[in-house]
Amino acid sequence: MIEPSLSDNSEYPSLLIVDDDEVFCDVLSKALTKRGFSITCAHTIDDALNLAETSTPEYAIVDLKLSSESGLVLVEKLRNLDPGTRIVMLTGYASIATAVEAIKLGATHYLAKPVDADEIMAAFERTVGEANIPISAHPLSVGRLEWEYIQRILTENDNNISVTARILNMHRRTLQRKLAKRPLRE
Amino acid sequence: MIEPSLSDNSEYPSLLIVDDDEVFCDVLSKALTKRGFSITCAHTIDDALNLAETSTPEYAIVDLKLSSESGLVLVEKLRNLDPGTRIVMLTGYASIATAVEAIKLGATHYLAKPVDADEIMAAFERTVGEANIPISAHPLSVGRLEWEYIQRILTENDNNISVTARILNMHRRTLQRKLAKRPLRE
DNA sequence: ATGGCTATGCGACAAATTGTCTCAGGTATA
DNA sequence: TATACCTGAGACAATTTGTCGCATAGCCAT
Repeated sequence: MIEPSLSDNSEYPSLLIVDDDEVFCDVLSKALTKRGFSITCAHTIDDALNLAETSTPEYAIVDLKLSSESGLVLVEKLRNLDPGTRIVMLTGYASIATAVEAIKLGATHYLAKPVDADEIMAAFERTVGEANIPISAHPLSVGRLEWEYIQRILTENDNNISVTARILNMHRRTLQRKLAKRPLRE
Repeated sequence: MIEPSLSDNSEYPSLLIVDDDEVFCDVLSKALTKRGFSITCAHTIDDALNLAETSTPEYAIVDLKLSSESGLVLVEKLRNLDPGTRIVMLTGYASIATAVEAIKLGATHYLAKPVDADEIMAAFERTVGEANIPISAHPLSVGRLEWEYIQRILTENDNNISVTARILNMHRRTLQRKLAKRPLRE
């Protein structure tokens, strides 16, 4: 695909991804490059700020849980640098409390992982109110979402089924059965 | 911390409670009167708007699920009447999606029922930035994740249950039933 | 106003999925 | 070895879903 992006004067809108998970950054980076953004990645708040101070991005995707610090402070700072920056907060540890805070701090939207690139794109477009014109991509089915989520928590816990079941608040037997069944696609 | 009233000639700040549960209104009304507010109650959006147009309240507590309509539209309208109105959105069916929407529409805070009067008071006084939000240690349970996801797709589709069910590839009857249940607190 | 189309709430019953309990190993550690 | 985990799996009850059906309501074009 196209790969020009001379950082600054690129003809593509600049998008900063901030997440301490490098694999995640890479995957997302590729997906969004394909969609016409000029991507930069940062894995820490400090890096992100340095980058943003040099050239403020038009869009940003910020993970809530950046190692020890909270991505919330980054949202605030990015907004201070340029109130026009559109920021989507992303997190694997979603909660209403942090969602409220993120929006108050100026985030454009707040999404719980797992998400795909299309959902993030949609989030950037969203405005309040009617908001929902596009919705082109088909979101994951609930079954699929559950599968992805389970897989994530499972790997985060060394594939320990018992622990995962407890964390997910589901019966171990049920988790066993779910894992035994699908790799379903929809 | 509560500022003296400016609008009416009442010496107490005016607070409008909008909830279709009359018992809940009464209880809350008493509790807040005791704390120095001048309370008015409404059980429908129309009533609330009529009251608010006559004399805009300084504070408002709005339930998300008002019979058929969404309390979100009321938040927007109250804000249009007076951007200074401090509004707390309250709901027994809390979700990240509606929380995000509420805050974007100008709500001061968003709380899940059950709440007590003190929490509401605190919510009114809360400002951005401070509140030590714990960045929840645990991921959401699968059940909760599903609820959040459903709520998201639902709001993205204008609360159309049939459409959402189709998108999510689940039976409409099942979606109805899931929505009827309250989200689990986990 | 009448028909066509869609959304919605809800009852009923069968089909499928979960919750629970239970066993019988496996592995690591004090 | 005893203890404390993890795991897979059978059996059966308890719940949840899938399916139908039906009545009601709003919208729109004829």
